[in-house]
Amino acid sequence: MLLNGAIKISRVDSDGDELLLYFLERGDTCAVTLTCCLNRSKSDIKAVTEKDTKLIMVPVGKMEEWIVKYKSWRTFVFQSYSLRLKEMLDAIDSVAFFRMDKRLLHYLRDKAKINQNETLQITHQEIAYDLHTSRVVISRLLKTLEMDGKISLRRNSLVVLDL
Amino acid sequence: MLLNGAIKISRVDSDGDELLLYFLERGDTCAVTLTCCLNRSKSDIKAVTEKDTKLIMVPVGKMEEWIVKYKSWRTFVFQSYSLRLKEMLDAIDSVAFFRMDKRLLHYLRDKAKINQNETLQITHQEIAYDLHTSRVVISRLLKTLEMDGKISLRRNSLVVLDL
DNA sequence: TTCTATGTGTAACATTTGTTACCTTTTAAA
DNA sequence: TTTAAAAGGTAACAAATGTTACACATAGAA
Repeated sequence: MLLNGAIKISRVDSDGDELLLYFLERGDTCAVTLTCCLNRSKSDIKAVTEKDTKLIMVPVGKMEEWIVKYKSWRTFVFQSYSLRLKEMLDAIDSVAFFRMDKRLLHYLRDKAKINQNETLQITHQEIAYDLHTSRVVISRLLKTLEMDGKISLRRNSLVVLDL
Repeated sequence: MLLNGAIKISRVDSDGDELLLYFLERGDTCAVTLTCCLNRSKSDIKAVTEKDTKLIMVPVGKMEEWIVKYKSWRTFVFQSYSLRLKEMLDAIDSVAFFRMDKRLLHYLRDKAKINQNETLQITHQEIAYDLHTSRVVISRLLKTLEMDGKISLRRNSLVVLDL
């Protein structure tokens, strides 16, 4: 359970291919982790902190115990599930229904919001990993976004202009 | 909660675009429905029966009551969540990491398994809706699959050869 | 300062997917 | 039987994305 900071959750397949699923923020809990805890199974997702993060780890045993004991905890757990499922559906929408230019802009704005900073310290290659495409494609689309006045490009960073 | 039969769950966006998420089978429960029940919210998914289906509808109130009362029900609910989350991740893998030919073959085999019948009563257009692409693309790829000896094409149906 | 690794820009081309158009075949209704 | 609707085949082309190659800039190490 996140107290502050942010964590990036990505799907990783057997070939090492990645795809960003969603970000966890203050108050969030990762549903994948929840289910893995309850089933004692291993998941194929990757979690990387976006910035310095504080979180509370709840013992697996307590998790189920509290569900029975406390209505507030029960509500929290199920709302977490609901939220995560929704974000998962958003991720599916993104990949299935939108083209890369739209996905990229959405990604940049989302990232700026999460980091509470319109200047993103990120390389084209890193963006490419998150969106599961190639660096060249990202460079190309970023250039277009810059010409459209949506962003401003630097080395190792970029600025999201119209949030 | 499904007793027998099968239900197809699809994502539907505001433009009416569709994408198959997963199939529900005997013993399955739809997690999206679960969260919607617990949060009394509306979901943007579509459920269509694949074949004649019998299911048990559990009153929303009982749902939470039983989670507290019965460990077996609790286990069932959380295992359902886990399974559905996994299927959701599979759906993401499919769209994000595989090309249409692979997705199509996987879809056909899955469908044959679900229907316990290697002959599928389906049109190219219907497949196109499920995979969110166009009829022409599906016809093209099906032809290739037929030439590769993977399937056999009929009118209004097709046979999956090597399961 | 020189060298090297990393990041970025961009052209040229390949592949995949999407679109339009038009044809034939089959089915079922009139 | 005639006709219309639905299903499917296929060509031709457009657009999006992926790949390769190479140039150049920049930062930091030697």
